[in-house]
Amino acid sequence: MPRVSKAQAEANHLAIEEAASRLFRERGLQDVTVAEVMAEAGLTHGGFYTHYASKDALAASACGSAFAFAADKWRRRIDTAATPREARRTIAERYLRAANCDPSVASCPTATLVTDVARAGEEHPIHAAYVKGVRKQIEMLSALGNSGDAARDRADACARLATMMGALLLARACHGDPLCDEIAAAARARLTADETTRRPAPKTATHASAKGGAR
Amino acid sequence: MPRVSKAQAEANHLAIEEAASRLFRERGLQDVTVAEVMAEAGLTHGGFYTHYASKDALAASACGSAFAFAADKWRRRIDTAATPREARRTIAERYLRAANCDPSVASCPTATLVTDVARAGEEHPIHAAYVKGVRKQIEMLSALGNSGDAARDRADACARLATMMGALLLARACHGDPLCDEIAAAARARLTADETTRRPAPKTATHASAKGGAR
DNA sequence: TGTACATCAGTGAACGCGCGTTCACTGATGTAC
DNA sequence: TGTACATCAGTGAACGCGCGTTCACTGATGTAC
Repeated sequence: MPRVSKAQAEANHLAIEEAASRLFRERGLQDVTVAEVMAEAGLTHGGFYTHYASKDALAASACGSAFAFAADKWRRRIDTAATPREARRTIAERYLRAANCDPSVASCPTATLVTDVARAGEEHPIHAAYVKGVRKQIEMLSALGNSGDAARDRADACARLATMMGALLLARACHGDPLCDEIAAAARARLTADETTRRPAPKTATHASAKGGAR
Repeated sequence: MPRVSKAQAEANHLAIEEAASRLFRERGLQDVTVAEVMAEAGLTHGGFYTHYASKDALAASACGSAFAFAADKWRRRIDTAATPREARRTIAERYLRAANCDPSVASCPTATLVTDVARAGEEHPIHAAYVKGVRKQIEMLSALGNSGDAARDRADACARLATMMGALLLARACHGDPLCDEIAAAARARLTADETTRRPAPKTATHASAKGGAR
C-alpha cells in the first residue's frame, strides 16, 4: 500500500487537516492524539510526520483552516443578508443556536480553542494563527457597524465577539443544566436587540444615521 | 517525618487545595500534575490519596474553592460600593484589568476553567461545582440590576457575565498582540457605559426607575 | 511506448518519557490503661 | 501523670499505561533513458 499517488497524498493531507480541525475544536488540543487524527483520516499514525513537523505544527495549521472555514460561513451570511444589521443578527443567532451549545460539537475556533491558545503561550505556532483569525472576525463584524464612527464600530465588534463567544462557552460548560439555554437565550436577545436604542451619548443622534457606514 | 498532627494534616489539606485552585486556573486541569500540586503545598506526591480520591475529585473541590474565593471578592466590592450600579462597574473593571489579561495569571474560574469543564462532560465531578459557581455569579450580578424587572435583570446578568469572561479569555489568548488591550478596553467601556441610556423598549421609562430594584 | 530504477507516502513496531495511582514502609501522634 | 501501643499522614520507589516521535521497511509511483 505504500507510495501513493501525488494526488492521493494531497487528498490525505487535506483529510488529516480537516479531521484535526474538527477534533481539536471538539475536544481540545490535548485530548486528541496524533493517532486519532490519522485514523479519522483513514491512515495509520506513522505517516503523520511526512505531512507535519509536529503535533504543534498541525494544531497551528488546523486552527488556520478552522478560521478560514468560519470566515467563509460568515461571508456567506453577510452576502445573503439584506442589511448589515440583519447580517450581525443572523451571525449572532447562528453562533448561539442550541446545537452549538452541545460541548461535544465542534463550533467556532475562537471559542473552542481560546484557553488552549492562551495556555500554549505566544511562542506556540498556534498563537499567530489564532490571533490572525480573531482579528479577521473583528474586522468582519466591525465592517457591519453603522454608527458612522469607525472606532466605535470596532469597539462594538470587539464587545460583540466577546459576548458571543463568552455566552457560547458558558452555555457549553453548563450543558445539562437550565443555565445552558438561559445564557444562550439572554445573549442572543442582547445581541439581536434593536441596537438603535443604544445611543452613543447625548451627542449627535442624527450624525450617525447621516454618515451611516455599511449599507 | 510521617504521621503529622491532626492540625498539621488539616493545614496541609488546605495548602493542597489552594495550590490546586491556583495552578488549575493558571494552566488548566491537564497541564498540572498531582506531583506539582503536592510540591507546591510542600509535600511529596505519594500522600495525595489520603486527601483526595483522585485528581478529578481534587479538580472539583478546587473549583468550588476558587468560586467561593471569587464570590467573597465580589461580595466585598458590592458592600463597599455606593450603589448597585457602581458595584457592577467596579466588578467589571477589576475583572478586566490588565493584570488579569496575562494568561499565566490565575483569574476567575468561570473563564479559566470553562473549556475544561465543557470537555470534561456532565458526569465529571467538576461539572456540578462549576455550574453552581456560575449560577451564584449570575445571581449576584442579577441582584445588582435595577431595571425593575427581575427577569430582565437576570438576562442582563447573563449577558454581562458572558461579555466579561468572553473578553477576558479573548484578551488572554491574544496576549502579546495589540488586540489584547483593545478587546479588554472595549468590553470595559461597554460594561461601564451609562446603562440608563439603554432603554428596555419604547415602553415605560419611568416605570423602571419608579420600581427601581436594588438601591 | 516500453523498461529499469530511484523516490517516497504510508505501515507498524519500538523507544522514551511523563503521569496517575498503588504500596510497603516509617515514625510521630494520640489514645487506652 | 506516665507508659505501651495502635493509628495513620506522609515518603519514595514502582507499576501501567498512553502518547509523541522515530525508524526500518514496503512497494506503487513517477521519471530517466
